Amino acid sequence: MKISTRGRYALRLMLDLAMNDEGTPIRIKDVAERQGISDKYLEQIISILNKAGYVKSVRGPQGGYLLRKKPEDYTAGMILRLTEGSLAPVACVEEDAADCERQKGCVTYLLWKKINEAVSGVVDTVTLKDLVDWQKDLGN
Amino acid sequence: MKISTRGRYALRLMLDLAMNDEGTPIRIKDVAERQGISDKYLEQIISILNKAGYVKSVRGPQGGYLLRKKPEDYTAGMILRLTEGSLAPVACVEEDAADCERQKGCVTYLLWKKINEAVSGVVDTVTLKDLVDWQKDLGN
DNA sequence: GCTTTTCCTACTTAACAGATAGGCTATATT
DNA sequence: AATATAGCCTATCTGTTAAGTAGGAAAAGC
Repeated sequence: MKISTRGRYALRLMLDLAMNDEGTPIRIKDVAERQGISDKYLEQIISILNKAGYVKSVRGPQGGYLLRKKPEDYTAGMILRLTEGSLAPVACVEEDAADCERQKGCVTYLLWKKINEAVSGVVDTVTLKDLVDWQKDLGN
Repeated sequence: MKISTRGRYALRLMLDLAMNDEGTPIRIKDVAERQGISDKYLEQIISILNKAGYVKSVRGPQGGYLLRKKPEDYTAGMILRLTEGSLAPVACVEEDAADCERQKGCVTYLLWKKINEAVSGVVDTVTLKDLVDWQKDLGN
């Protein structure tokens, strides 16, 4: 029931891009340094975000990454689901729900569904902008 | 972000004991058969529940297991946390919270906390009795 | 004393997390 | 045109965990 470093780092990465946005591309190396994360590992993670069009990349000197959209346009759920895969607690409540023969008459399914909805209720309402605002409130 | 078979089977196991309770011990082999789970694996799982005092064991012929308390006295959270360990999405929101140097000024922490509370809000309110009732409602 | 059932421990297999490593490609600057 | 800088891509490694399998010891009812 854990969120892996992939998802957590992706979130901090996006937050870092949002916090440090000055219109010019931000180097992954700088993000890695600020966040205390291996830059090579971050490269792999941002590649996922890049392919999904969440960030824009600029190659060469003075290159780096920029958010494609405004912070309020990204929810934590978007970022986590992209990097983590589904956030569902069990396979049978996922979207592509491969049908389980026990499903009919399975009450634990109802519980998993409640958990899934509770988690979604949080991550789908918290945006990157909220995180930025919280960060600023912390006097940073 | 998944709940493993240990936790899921434990829940089905407890539910099976609750549903089939007639005052006499229930053999693990019968539960395994009804639930379609390896009995050897279930043995290991019920051993956890037994050591925690959630079930009472009776050895020898006519032996088996019984719930120690009434179904309404067990929450899904108790059973899942016992078998899964913490349900927290990240280590830093767990009870024993080994302090993270980044914690002060960490906004993702606030998100993890919200997720944690949302999950707890579900599993700590749903009891084994609820599951039994739901099961009966399903006409089974 | 035999059978049934729980109890206990060790082992196996596969998958995944969490990186590390190294070279290739694009491009801004000189 | 050359060079340095940054992203891009793929392979590899290591340790841990999930999910079971296996086999026998110990208790207790008949």
